Amino acid sequence: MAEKNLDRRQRRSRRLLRDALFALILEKGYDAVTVEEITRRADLGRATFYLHYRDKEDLLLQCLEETADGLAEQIGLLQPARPQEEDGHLQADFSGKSPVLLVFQHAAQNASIYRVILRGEGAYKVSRRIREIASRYAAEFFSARLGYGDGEPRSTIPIEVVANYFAGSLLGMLTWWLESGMPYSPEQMSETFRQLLFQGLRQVIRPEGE
Amino acid sequence: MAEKNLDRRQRRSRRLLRDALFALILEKGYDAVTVEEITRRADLGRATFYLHYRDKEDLLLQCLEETADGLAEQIGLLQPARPQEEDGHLQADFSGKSPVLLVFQHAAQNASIYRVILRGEGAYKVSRRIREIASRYAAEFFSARLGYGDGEPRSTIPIEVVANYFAGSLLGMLTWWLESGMPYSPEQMSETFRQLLFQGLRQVIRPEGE
DNA sequence: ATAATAATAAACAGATTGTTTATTATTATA
DNA sequence: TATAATAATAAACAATCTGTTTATTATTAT
Repeated sequence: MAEKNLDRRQRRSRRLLRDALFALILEKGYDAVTVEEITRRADLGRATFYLHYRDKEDLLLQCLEETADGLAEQIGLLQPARPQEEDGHLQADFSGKSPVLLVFQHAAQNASIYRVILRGEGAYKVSRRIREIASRYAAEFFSARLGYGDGEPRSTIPIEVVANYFAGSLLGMLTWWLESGMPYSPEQMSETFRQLLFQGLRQVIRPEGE
Repeated sequence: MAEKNLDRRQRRSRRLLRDALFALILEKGYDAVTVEEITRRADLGRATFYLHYRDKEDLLLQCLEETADGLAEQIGLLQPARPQEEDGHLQADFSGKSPVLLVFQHAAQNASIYRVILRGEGAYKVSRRIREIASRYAAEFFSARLGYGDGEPRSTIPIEVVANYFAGSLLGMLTWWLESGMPYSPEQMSETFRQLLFQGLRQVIRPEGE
């Protein structure tokens, strides 16, 4: 947002800086990357960096926010393709795809930034922020769909707990998947995750037949 | 381990450095802490720090390893109180307590280091290491108890996926719990986590009666 | 008592940061 | 196309932090 109002030179500089940072983090790890290196790789003056970002962390955080917005848009939480709900609930447009599947697909499409962020190689503020984002979305989602919304709640488990359980398990599986070189398709990952989440370990591991 | 063989001066120095680091991280965040500050707070010469640790991260990583060993011992994975199994399985001694409960209790007892580590305020290597430790234990645990061990596996889901699902959700709930000021007892957290993990969201949120 | 060794202060070169200054190059727009 | 606005730039800077080394003092184990 407000990205388009920038001078062409500014857009160019930001893009170059972002690309340089990602490449360098994947090459040598977040901590080892210096501002000097970023600008050298981007072929920009070092002073230019400070015209746009406060520091390395600031740059990475802004990339994270953009990525999170992009994902939210995909899922339909921000700009639903169809007109909104009428029953007061947050009613996302899933176009037949499960939101979890969309997450894995988005991760596959943006694997490089997902790797950088989920690895935890970003600064600690980045890791913290991504957990915040994930559990906030989860809380919105569950509150609208799993009986937390209106009448008497159908569970005694606080929604925050459920949201953090969800966010942790999803991020855990995403991280493993990306670090292992994405050995399964997004569809497979999504289906497995949904089984574990909704049916629980007992049903999934030991089918009732046994 | 091998901690007792140290000169008394060395033990004292390490303890002071560790305490100073924790206090400073909780006060101003990992990144802002310098070696100079740590030694000033510990009332030691700066050179002494480098006699014991390579850098700030090294110190924190060693604390993490000690804490993880302590937890593993509690759970009985490392030094089971009772003689080992006879059926070939890794047979931990649970003394009637669920391992998950022991985790939450250990976290409550060592809240300060757990906060520092789980917050992700530690260096990225720390975050990564703790996920590795958690999923390795989970994999061992599940492989011995949930039908992954000997005969034909009872599930098509790879154990690595289950382990990372487990580690992510447990760390997610732990992190939230600590950051929220531990609003529930370890027993409550443990019970809730086990319900979500084994019975799944569907059973837990919508009891079959409805 | 004494030999071993841990802690120490001081000094060091090197890296990095974030800012400022004066100048050049590019852009948007009339 | 002319021009006013402004982005990019190189250079220099003080400040901070790092990791190492040196020679000396203090504490420990035995």
